[in-house]
Amino acid sequence: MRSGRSRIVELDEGAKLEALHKCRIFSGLRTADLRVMAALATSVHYVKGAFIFNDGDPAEFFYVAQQGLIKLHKGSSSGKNVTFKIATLGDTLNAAALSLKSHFLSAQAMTDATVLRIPRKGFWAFEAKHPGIAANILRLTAEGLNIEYNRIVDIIGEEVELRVVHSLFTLVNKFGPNLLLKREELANYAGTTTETAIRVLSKLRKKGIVSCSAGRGTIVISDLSKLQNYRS
Amino acid sequence: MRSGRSRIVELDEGAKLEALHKCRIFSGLRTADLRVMAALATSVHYVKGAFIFNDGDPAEFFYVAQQGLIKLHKGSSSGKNVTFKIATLGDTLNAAALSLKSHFLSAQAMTDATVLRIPRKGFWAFEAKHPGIAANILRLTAEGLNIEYNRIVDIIGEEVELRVVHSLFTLVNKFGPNLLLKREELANYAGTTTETAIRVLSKLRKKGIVSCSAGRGTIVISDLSKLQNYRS
DNA sequence: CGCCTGATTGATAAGTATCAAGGTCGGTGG
DNA sequence: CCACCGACCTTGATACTTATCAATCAGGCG
Repeated sequence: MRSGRSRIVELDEGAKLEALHKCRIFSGLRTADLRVMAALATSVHYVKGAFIFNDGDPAEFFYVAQQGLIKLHKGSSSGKNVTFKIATLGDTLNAAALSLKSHFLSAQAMTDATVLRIPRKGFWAFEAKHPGIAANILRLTAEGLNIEYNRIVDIIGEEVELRVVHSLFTLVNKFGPNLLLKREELANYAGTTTETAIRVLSKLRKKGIVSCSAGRGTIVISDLSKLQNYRS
Repeated sequence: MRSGRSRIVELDEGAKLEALHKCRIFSGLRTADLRVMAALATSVHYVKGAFIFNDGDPAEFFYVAQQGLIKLHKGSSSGKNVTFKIATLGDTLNAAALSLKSHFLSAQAMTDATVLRIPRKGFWAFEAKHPGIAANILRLTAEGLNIEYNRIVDIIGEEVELRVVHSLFTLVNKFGPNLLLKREELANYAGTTTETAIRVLSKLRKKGIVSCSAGRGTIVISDLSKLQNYRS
């Protein structure tokens, strides 16, 4: 929230188009259409740790991640923080919030990051000309809802160890076996504490499922199938 | 899942229209349009305890609750069961799942209940003629997503006692101060055990927030403002 | 070299689930 | 009408999971 942590940058159209092309909301659109959207988009760079928007802010823009890692999270009144999604190239930060008035999560750059920012009105005007977009947003939002139902069942029904394993599995499927995450970030993603996450990782290391060779701020999965079939 | 637990019934058009009229997905439509939808809808009656659909089933129909209470829930592999929503007159059972292939929750009649059932294809054909519906579904789904994010933050960040209180508050806002819920049902809704839910209720009774005068299978909230401002 | 951040491990305590044992209500059948 | 039965509610004792607190260690950077 300190100032001077974001700045508008000029991206060439190719880079913008790549991000839009990878964005599932626009799947089915032709490049000619995406160029129109690219013309509406401003690219903005954020330094590591900067907030792109905050939970509760009015949703003025539609955002697509272009470069870097962006954490979508929310804090509780008791001070705990839950990470719901880690966005990368082509992921939307707030597709669902656009239908409501305000953001309901905060978006924070985990690394230096660049996003495309499209004004709300321009986005909806574009959407009105391309009806498939609404269906795509709806499908993605429904998928998101399903993911969160499953997460809740997991949190309530399974023990922490399994939850951490599930979190790792989800992350590996998206990012590959070399995760650029601190222990604390994994813990927030799994909904537990740093120490507990570490204890689980230690156990997994002893079983040969993860290795910590790569040093601080990283987690390396060395045996994906064992991870997938994990039983405590 | 036993047979003979549901049967098609004839509802007069007025009853169908009432349910559709109260359904937020159709807000903005004129009665003349709703008649078209009513003509597509079959009313089906389910006895208490019967399943209307199961988690994982293909989503062939769109459902709107017409009468009775219907629980939308999901079980974990460890046998726990989480209730996500309790639907009544005008609530949709599966608006989000219609965008995907399968149901991701189970729907079960908590009381004898009647639903309107509209074939998937007919629903989408109707939707195509009334673009506002897509926006309504999207808004409702986005709201649902927000609710679940908040629930997760609650589960991870707050202690059970507060969670039960929040659950009661949500339920009271929908159903009024006389809740027709068994202790076990409240527990499933709050994501805890029956015994823990009972202990919290006992505490609330001592504080004069709930009274148990109405007997079994009911919870009566006697002081809503104390409930709202509850601190453990 | 010393500092700061992150990782790790151990000890302890708190919160909840689990297990166990009645208790109460309402309905049913004799 | 009464007794019984089953479903639900309630409370207590205990165990287990996980958070919390505390101490130490390891590596990168100024």
